[in-house]
Amino acid sequence: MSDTAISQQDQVGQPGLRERKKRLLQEAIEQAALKLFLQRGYEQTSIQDIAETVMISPRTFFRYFPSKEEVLLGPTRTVMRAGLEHLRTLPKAQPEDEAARTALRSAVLHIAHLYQQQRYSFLLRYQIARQVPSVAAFYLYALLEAETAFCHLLQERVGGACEYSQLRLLVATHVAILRVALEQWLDGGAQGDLQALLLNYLEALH
Amino acid sequence: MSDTAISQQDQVGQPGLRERKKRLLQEAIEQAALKLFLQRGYEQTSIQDIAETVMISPRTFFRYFPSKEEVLLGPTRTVMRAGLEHLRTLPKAQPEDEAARTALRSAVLHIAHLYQQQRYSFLLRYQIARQVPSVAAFYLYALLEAETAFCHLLQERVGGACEYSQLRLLVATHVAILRVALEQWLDGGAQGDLQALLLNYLEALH
DNA sequence: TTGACTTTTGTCAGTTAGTGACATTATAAT
DNA sequence: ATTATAATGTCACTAACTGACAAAAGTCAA
Repeated sequence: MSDTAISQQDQVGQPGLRERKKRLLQEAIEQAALKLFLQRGYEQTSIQDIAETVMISPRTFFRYFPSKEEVLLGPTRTVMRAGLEHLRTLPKAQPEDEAARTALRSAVLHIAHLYQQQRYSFLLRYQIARQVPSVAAFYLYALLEAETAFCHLLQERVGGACEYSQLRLLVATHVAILRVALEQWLDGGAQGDLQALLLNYLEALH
Repeated sequence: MSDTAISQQDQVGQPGLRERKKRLLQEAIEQAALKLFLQRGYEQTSIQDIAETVMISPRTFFRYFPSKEEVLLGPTRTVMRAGLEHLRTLPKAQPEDEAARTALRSAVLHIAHLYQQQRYSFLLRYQIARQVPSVAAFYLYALLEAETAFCHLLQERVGGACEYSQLRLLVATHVAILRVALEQWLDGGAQGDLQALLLNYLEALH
């Protein structure tokens, strides 16, 4: 029962064996998958292959990841969600007019920052995923979801001060710029300063 | 043999029975699919359902359409290719600096024009496809392919006068704006003037 | 530690998209 | 009519998922 008393593990802050094993298995699945993707290629690796490597049933794989794409792009979605959260917890003390633009800029820069923090993970995933249509499509859809969420959030933020279509336009271009910056950065081996690159691109738009 | 002599049908300009039947069947498959999609929803309609309606084997369906998504989004891809072709056959008499921007603007406006010409077809497809993740992802991937093709084409066009990254940025933002304009237009029932809307959005970018 | 409770897992059966191979049928050309 | 060519159906197969249910493992209180 979770509503009668707090369990021992929760009191001490330890996650308990069950939780620990779950995290461990998730990690193991992800690592095994990435390894196989690198070795044989993404499309040449089946869920079956991954499951056998980690010695679980294919059914269990799907209890940890809703799809094969999610193994590769989970972190990307996480970073996008973090960008949204960053926007949500941003103080709204800006001048009316530029409020949305400034907030958006801050959010995409934060996303860039998170990418840089995990540059090797993202570089690896990018190198596996590039040229795989289903993964690219999944990725773009994740960006679209983020775009929509950004719009809704900003709309609450600025109230009715801005039309939705104008907001959407602003968000879409920002996400497009973020995507291009990411692409260039990753194509260059994730070596340079992504935030600087992104800022440069944002400026080029005026 | 196609290299010995031109066939009778080709001489007269008539496509021949085989070609006519093929076009007819493709049309029939597409119409049946759209009808079923509307009735039961996209995801509730299987290839099997479509095939039975047109009285063909599921295998034959795949000889006409490479995927279920393609039935819905084939026209979209066609329009994108037409936009590319428009760009390819555009006179390159513009001033160096603004050449790429002007050409791109012309291309996306041409795409908008084609959308308007088939507004009911696209509206129907949009209403079926909206909220279906796999279709949305497929659509975004088609836009990405177009984006890449635009970049390569423009790069040839302007020579080395522009860095690829700057070109990509330009194209990506234009495609994003086109996408938003399309979305707004379709959400409004494809009633207004898409080209005017798109021009307005392009101006808003400066 | 036992015993009840909950979560995780494997197994099984099923659906659906998509593909290759090959024989059969329909169209085309001579 | 005959031969070449292209379209179709059938069959067999892979691979990504999903629901249902029973077995196994983890949790917690007595």
